[in-house]
Amino acid sequence: MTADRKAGRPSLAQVAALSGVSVKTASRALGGEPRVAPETRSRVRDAADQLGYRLNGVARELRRGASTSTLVGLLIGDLANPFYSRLAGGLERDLRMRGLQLITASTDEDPEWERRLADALLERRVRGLVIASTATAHAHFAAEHRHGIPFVFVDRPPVELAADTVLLDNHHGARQAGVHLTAAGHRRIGVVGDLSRLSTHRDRLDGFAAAMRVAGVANWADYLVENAHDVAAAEQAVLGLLGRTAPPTALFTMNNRITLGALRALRGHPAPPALVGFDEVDLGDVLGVSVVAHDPEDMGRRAAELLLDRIDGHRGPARQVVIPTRLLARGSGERPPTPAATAGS
Amino acid sequence: MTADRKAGRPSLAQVAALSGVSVKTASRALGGEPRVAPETRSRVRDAADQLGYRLNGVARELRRGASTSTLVGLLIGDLANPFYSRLAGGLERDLRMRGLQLITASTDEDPEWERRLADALLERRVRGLVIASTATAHAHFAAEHRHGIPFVFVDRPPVELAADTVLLDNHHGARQAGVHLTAAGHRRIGVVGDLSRLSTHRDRLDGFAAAMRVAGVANWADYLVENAHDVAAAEQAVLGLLGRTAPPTALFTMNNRITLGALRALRGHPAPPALVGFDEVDLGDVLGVSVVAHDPEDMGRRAAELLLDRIDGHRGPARQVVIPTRLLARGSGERPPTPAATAGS
DNA sequence: CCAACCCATGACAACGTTGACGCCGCATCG
DNA sequence: CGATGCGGCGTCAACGTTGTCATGGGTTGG
Repeated sequence: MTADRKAGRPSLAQVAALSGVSVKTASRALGGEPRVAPETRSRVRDAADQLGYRLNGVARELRRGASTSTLVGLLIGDLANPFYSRLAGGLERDLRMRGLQLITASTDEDPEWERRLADALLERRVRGLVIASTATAHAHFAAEHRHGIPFVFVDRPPVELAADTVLLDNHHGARQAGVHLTAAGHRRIGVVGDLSRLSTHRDRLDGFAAAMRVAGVANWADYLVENAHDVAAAEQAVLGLLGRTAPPTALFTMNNRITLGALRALRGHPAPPALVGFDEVDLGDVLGVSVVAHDPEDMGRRAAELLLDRIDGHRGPARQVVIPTRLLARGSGERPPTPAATAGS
Repeated sequence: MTADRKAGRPSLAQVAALSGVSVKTASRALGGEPRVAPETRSRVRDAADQLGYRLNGVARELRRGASTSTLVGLLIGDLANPFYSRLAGGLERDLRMRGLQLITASTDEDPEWERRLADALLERRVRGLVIASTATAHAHFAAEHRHGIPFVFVDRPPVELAADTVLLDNHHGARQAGVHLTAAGHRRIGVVGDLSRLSTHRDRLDGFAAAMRVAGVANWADYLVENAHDVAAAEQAVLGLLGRTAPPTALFTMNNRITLGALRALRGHPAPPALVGFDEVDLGDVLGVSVVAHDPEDMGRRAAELLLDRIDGHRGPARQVVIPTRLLARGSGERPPTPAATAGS
């Protein structure tokens, strides 16, 4: 009966026509502006309801200029990684208090897709962008950044761009892990890491290397496996290490997914090696997994702080926030070297 | 030196002026249209680079009409819940293959915030919307839906709206859990559930009740605790159940967060009750946790399928897909009732 | 040598909204 | 009683882009 099917979404002009007022009055009535007669306002509202009208935010945004957007973008490697989702949670809560809405997109650690996502969000004129970037250069964002769009880099620093940044203390955390294990007497420590191109990986490796240097463990890199990007790869890597003639007496798993893979590999092992992981893992306390912990929510909150500050007009130079780490000894990291460890399998 | 600071983002007109061509030619050159002299094209490109120009997607979208958007929205309760993030992962992969970009926002199970997020995305004219809705009515979306915007409801069905839906087989899964536990001899089963208003909760409860009816367990609801929405609340709920004079000999934890809370509560327990959880949990296999499992990624893929079909112009009536569940017996669910269970604490 | 054609480019309008401004009529005030 | 004010409403232009149509110069072919 109603002829509104298929006609596309109705415009303000149609609402105005139906309610017998000018387009501008309809805009005023629906926009909550003051100078409208109550009777007119309700007539316009009725017409809008009848047509199923919804404001065209695209047109509004164009007319008003970019500063009215309430959307903030977050680009991360993987939604399903609890580190990122907790970071997103902390960020979101603080943005919401300011009426800003967080939209998150996953790059799958693909630099090209990351660029396309960033483009899509920037073209849509988001109010700001928070990125855990997988790319190796960010000059691409220089123009936007100069034009005043707030950028905050989290977890991984920008390259060739001076922008606000929130990082973990990767070096220190990994050094703690190394010190902890060598102090317990371990000399053969299996180290399993993520994609070698990631700055977090390199920083953690540096920190661990520093601990090895201090402890006088020269050949530690013999037990290093890199590019274990998912749980299954990590499990295989650990199984490989354990199968060696002189297997490691301890493991340092350099992120949460790798720790999960290691725990899977160690299942039912009669004399499991000691284990320290970077990042918290679910049920880590229940399972007694020693980890280098930190606070992803706080990272999100600090990122929100930097971003909101820029949105409020702060113009100073790029700032950098470092989130501390602390080692939680829960049992797995305190196991001594197995006596028979020198024997091959 | 360059006077481009603070001037806002440059427009096509400025690029055109700098390169000495008309706005339309600049548009053609940057848009990759064919009829442009190579030399002109590179001149325009240089000017764009120099100014740090980026296409204004808002204006383009307005000019071209909504059908060009490549953004699909996903609204979920909580980013940090692995069920949702895996669903998002499955959805995203299939959308990406079609060049569509998924943006995810978290409603925090707040119906009002959900509405505002949906409004923001719909006003921005996303190409489609996938919702795990926490609201109790969706007539609000009726107009958009009639105007052809594709909606897919996941995990929870729409109310007062006929739209495509992907659901879990909650009833069957919960019934399986109940049958499994009663078959092992349990008669006092602690049941811990999420917010009682959620349809998933009600469906699971119905399924469990059906199993109890068949097994002849009349007073099962005496051991029911609802509205345990986070891990801490679930832990408390389980501790409360265990502290009763006649504690349950088994637990049915109705979602993944609740299962985590229960595992925490059961830590170090000398004779833990049997446990079956709904949803998979990380390390569930390592820990030997019996669960009613399903495939969240598949849920995402099916949602993508329905959505893409609509985007491709399918106009049929609303469809409903049900994702099966299966019980994974890993140990925790097969523990028999503890003999001394009738004794109080 | 002129017609027919194509290529590169430009002028113009339109997408849907809102800010700036103007106009009319009625109430208020000196 | 005329000036002033203001409430209610309309007209117009502009945001930045792209589709349509037009134009001028060069090439091709009969």
